[in-house]
Amino acid sequence: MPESGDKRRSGGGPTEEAPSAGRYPFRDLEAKAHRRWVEEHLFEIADPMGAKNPFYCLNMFPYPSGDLHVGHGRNYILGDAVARVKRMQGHSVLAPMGWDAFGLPAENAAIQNQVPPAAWTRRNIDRMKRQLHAWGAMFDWNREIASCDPSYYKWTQWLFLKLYERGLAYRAKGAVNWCPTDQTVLANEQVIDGRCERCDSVVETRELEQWFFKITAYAEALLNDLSLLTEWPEKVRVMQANWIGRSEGAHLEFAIEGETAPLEIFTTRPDTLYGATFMVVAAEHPLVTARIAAGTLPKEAAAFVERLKRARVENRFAVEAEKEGVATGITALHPVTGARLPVWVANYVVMGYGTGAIMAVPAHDQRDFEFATKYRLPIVEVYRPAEGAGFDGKAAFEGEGRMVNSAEFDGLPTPEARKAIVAALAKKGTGEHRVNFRLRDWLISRQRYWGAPIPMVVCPKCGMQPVPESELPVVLPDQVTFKPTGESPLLSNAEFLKAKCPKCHGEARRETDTMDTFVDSSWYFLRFLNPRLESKAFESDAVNRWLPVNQYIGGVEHAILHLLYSRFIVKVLRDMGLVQFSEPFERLFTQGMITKDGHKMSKSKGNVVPPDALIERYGADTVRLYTLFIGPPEKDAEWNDRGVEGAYRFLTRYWRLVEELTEVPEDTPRKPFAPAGPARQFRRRIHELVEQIHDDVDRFHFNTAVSGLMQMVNALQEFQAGGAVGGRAETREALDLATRLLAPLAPHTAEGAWERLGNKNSVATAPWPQADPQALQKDVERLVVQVNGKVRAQIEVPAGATQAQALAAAQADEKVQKFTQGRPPKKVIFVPGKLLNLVVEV
RNA sequence: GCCGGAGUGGUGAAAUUGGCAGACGCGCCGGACUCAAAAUCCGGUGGGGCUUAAACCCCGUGGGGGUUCGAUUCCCCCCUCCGGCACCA
Repeated sequence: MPESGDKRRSGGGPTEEAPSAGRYPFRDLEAKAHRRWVEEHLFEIADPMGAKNPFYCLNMFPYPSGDLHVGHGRNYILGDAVARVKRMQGHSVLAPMGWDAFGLPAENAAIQNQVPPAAWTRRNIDRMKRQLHAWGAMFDWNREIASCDPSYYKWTQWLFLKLYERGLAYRAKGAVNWCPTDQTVLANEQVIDGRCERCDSVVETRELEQWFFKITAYAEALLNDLSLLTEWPEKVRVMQANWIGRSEGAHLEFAIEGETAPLEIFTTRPDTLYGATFMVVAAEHPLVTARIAAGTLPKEAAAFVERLKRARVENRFAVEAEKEGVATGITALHPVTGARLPVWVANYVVMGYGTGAIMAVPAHDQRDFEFATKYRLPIVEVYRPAEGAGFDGKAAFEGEGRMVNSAEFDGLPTPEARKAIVAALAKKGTGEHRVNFRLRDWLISRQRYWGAPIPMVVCPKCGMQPVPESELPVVLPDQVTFKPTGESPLLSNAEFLKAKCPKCHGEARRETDTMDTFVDSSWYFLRFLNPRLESKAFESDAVNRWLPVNQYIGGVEHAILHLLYSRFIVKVLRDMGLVQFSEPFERLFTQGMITKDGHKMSKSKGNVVPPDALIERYGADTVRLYTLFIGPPEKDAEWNDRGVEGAYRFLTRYWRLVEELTEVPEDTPRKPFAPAGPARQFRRRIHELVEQIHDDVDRFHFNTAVSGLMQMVNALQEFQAGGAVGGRAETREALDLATRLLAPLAPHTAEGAWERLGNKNSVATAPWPQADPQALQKDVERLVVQVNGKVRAQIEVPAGATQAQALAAAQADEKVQKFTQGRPPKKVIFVPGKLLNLVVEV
């Protein structure tokens, strides 16, 4: 290639064949770097107990669905970058990877294509592993786990048994999502807007016997401990708090005429007790169910209940717009006044919250008010605000005030009335203070094949019996029929079904339900420390040394389910004395989604950006760098193929600078050194950028870290173009720093550059650079001068100038004089090193 | 309805503690190189005014108000979008 007018090349001397210009050999760099990383075991932790300065950096392990796209890549690139930074900062970093390998898609593939789920899953794992490697995302593959592996799910089953022993796993009737087309239950997350995610049918509700984990026993702890999670995104903590849904109120009992059992209700407003004029129960309430069974419910009420139930079975997600109800003919007695209150059944009270029954206070609850107005039920006002009208007959008044119409409680302010009334009822044994949670127990059984079998047997004599630990794992059989019948495919394998009762050793039948895959993922982070351990699920010593996970990275879609379940399981294990920490994840980062054409990438939308072709064309580091540069990692971002080219151009320019410096042997005499001024300025600029990138990386602002590196390269080019051709020492130093800062972000390129710069060790183990405080020192500083808050001039003053010096310099400035017009400053604001503001009379 | 988050050029965005708004990239415009194109390199690029030009001035971070010498940043009201929860008693 002939010498061009390009100034930056002018100092390069004679070049044979010009291997450099315009060429950036990313394929060679990638191959070489990968070889080195694997050969030198740079990303493995050999001995968890011996490793110094441990740091556990974990990406949420993926479901092996098949191909990864650039959106998935963001997650792993981020995690890999963090792990690499921590390593350079002197930590032993544990960055393992595994597979959340049980789940429906594998089973669906089996139904549709006759591929066994295990084979389908294995194939996907292999493909995804290759993709992760292509990105340069390095994990400790010696620790790889897959939740579908018997050596793993043996311990998922063990976990089940432990919960069962402690009364935290139980079987009960529960409402589940049912897809009428696929003839199967669906997990909540497989129901999108009330429809089956696969066939789009409207999901029904069915009552079935199911297994539950008693997560509600930990509701209070799960809520309270959110305050320990200071390094979690506020958003996730709020979502969990809302999901747990604690509310304080009272549990009250209303006697029912002709019944011995009272009607129990939960209310957050016990102070409004005297305003209760009727009661409302849900259609599924036992009181109603019993009366229908006995045939003692009025015909129209029974018909209404039937209609409501059917509507909810058909689509439990439909929200009835209009409040509707029917009187049941049942009468409740007011616990204080003894007033006879009619009991209604209505669509606006649901069985799933509180007790499924309420006392209706139409004057002070808008929903009750609407209902009372529609059905002409009595309304009684029981408190008034200090100012204003209070209840006006047009809408409920829900504020606070002083009690009226409430017998001896009249005149009390609302908060006091609340306490006083509960106390009075408590004395009579018909009420007590109570905390109610929205959180419900975790339904963990699935009538599905591809999951960990629940380790229980049903004995005709002894009933439900746990499989002894010594017999684990209960292995999932290969020979099953996948056709969807609404029952577990495991029922089709007679061999599997046959079991011995662990108690009486008689013939028994094996439980055929499998566990929700969220059980698998609720403890996997413990297994990585000793993934091949055969005697236990995990080694407490190692786990206590490395956990809580220092940095957990994944999508915000797991904000509630996975992250709540994992917290729950860890608390259970803590109470069992098996771990010494209360929370599994110290620091959580939830990265944003990458969209294309404004939408989430999906095969059905046809907007998936696969990484393979991009890596082939531009190299892995270009894709990594662009992914990090696209925007703040916690925010969603739109993928732009043109933007990828910007990252590529940057790496090409950086690589050329490295080549130009290293093409000529170190001892070859070159042009004289650059004059001291520009060289000093250049060094300051470089070290300022080192400092900035340092901070950016600490704060996960990888987008601005990349921008900082671009500025470094721009500064290098300007430095050389500006006639400072001989500034070889400065150039070398800058490239040394830039290469180390680039190493976590574009590791292959940095590895090659590091070697070219004459280093023996991998850049992955090089120390994370620090800015040189001396280089940062300035002899002059630039001050912005404002007059009345508007920027009017910039002046240069000696570094560390005092206010008086700065003021003198500013007042000597022509532009400042123009705007002050000789008037003396009324006030002077001086921010050293930054700004001087003169306030003058206008 | 409630709870979170966001709104900045043509565009992705930046501005760490209230201190030069738009860094860095993309795109676009102009130029160099080329027979030509691509690639690469150089310069310009928020809007408006004024000017031959430079200089200079005004406006500008969803809208309105406020605090302050100074507000993208803090406070109040409103609008829009995104996410979560939802007859939650």
